[in-house]
Amino acid sequence: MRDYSDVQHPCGNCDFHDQSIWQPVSGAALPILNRGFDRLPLETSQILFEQGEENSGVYCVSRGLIGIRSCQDDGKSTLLRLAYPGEIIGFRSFMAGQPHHTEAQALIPSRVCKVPRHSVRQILNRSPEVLGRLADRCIQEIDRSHAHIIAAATRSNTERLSDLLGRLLQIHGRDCADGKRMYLPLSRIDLADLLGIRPETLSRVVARLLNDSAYSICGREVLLRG
Amino acid sequence: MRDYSDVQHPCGNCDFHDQSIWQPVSGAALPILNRGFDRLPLETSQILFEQGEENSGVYCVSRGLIGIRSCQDDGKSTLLRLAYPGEIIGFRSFMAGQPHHTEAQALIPSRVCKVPRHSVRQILNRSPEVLGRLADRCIQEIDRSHAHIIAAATRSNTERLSDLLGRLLQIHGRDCADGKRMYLPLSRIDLADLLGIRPETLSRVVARLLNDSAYSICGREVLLRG
DNA sequence: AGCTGAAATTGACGCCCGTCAAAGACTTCA
DNA sequence: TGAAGTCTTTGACGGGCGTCAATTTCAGCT
Repeated sequence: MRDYSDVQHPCGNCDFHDQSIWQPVSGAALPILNRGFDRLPLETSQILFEQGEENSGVYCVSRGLIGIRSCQDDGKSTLLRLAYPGEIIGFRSFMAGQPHHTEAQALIPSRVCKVPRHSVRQILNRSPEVLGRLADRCIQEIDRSHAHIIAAATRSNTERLSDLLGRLLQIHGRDCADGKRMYLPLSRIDLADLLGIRPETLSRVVARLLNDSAYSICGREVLLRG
Repeated sequence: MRDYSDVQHPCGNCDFHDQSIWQPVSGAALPILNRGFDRLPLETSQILFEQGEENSGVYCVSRGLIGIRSCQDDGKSTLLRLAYPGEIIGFRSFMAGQPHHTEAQALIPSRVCKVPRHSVRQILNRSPEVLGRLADRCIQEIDRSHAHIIAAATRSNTERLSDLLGRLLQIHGRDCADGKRMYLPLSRIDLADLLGIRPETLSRVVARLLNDSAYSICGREVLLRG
């Protein structure tokens, strides 16, 4: 399998330095969160934290792609969202003071920076305004979930797949002769899971994409024509 | 149309006094939010605030049922969630310092308590811990959205309608000889909107409900058998 | 290379949903 | 009471999705 761990956030070698995420407030305080803390390498499918597990801190995605998944009692699981490089995960559980309601899994070889719970507390005590920024993350999560619900109710599967590919290409698509090219960082199963459909149906949606859209997918290669 | 404005939160005549919502922290500070402020009566279909409108405060639902709706450019609208008596709305926009991303509309005759923006600020200055409780509301909103996404992906329309009826009956269903009875506080169009399906399809789902579930709907009357 | 198991595709089939259209029920107002 | 308009239901139809099953492709390992 092609190594995908070199795919990074556009800001370069940064970990946790993406200022745009913290735009509502000046961006000086949060990067200190990850300074000097462990940077865990994660293999594909490796679990970062499990559902029901006690919260032990927050994580910043440095490289790769993390899937946030919800597992139900009946064994069904749903991929709720993707966490791209530069994003923080685990803050919902941290802020609520509750065990994780979701599971975090590396979808490709990834790297995350772990900030232990007590360290986050220390930083919050020294810099109370950081709490407001974590709240901003919660708001962003609400908006994203709402967008997901709206898309599921009003857009076709082909449109939603196109939207997702567009977002992925925007983050780490590379220009090439034919347009924009990218290694697809999700398996068909994960992709179907994220769209809320079965893998067999996704297969047919992908096939239809060749006719209905500017995107084409062959295996793990995605191409935006034009 | 039958008057539904007498349907209240189980806690009685309270406005904004539902302690369970603020459980993570001791429940002394937030009820002061609504003390002495306007209590607006709302007719069915009346808009509380519109999408894109500047945030002018937060609202506490005292009676009735408020629908949180997202309107798209193409004219389509989606009912994202319901706000029951005892709940706060408008806090996402307040905390983000942004215009409202959604629209709030009374689905039945309702009553809300409006707390102006500057008053909320004053209260937050006097009682900084209230900010944490608003953050708890954000977290609850995330969890609810996630539950919505999971249900849409894994449960049938019949099941999701049953779930919704169960929740509504739990809040203001009245015991009767046959089981539990309730006036349905949503039109078929709103109900379909909330489930993400067309009204015609909902009509058939309702008809199927008689066979597949313990619920029966006739017009606006809901009955849980047993 | 060859084996093995998982992932991905393809086919067949039935059911459910979206769409368009029409009829029926209900509310509001005169 | 009657009329107008909206809400709701029902029907017909085509397409999309889920399910089951079989096949093919692919990645990892010896």
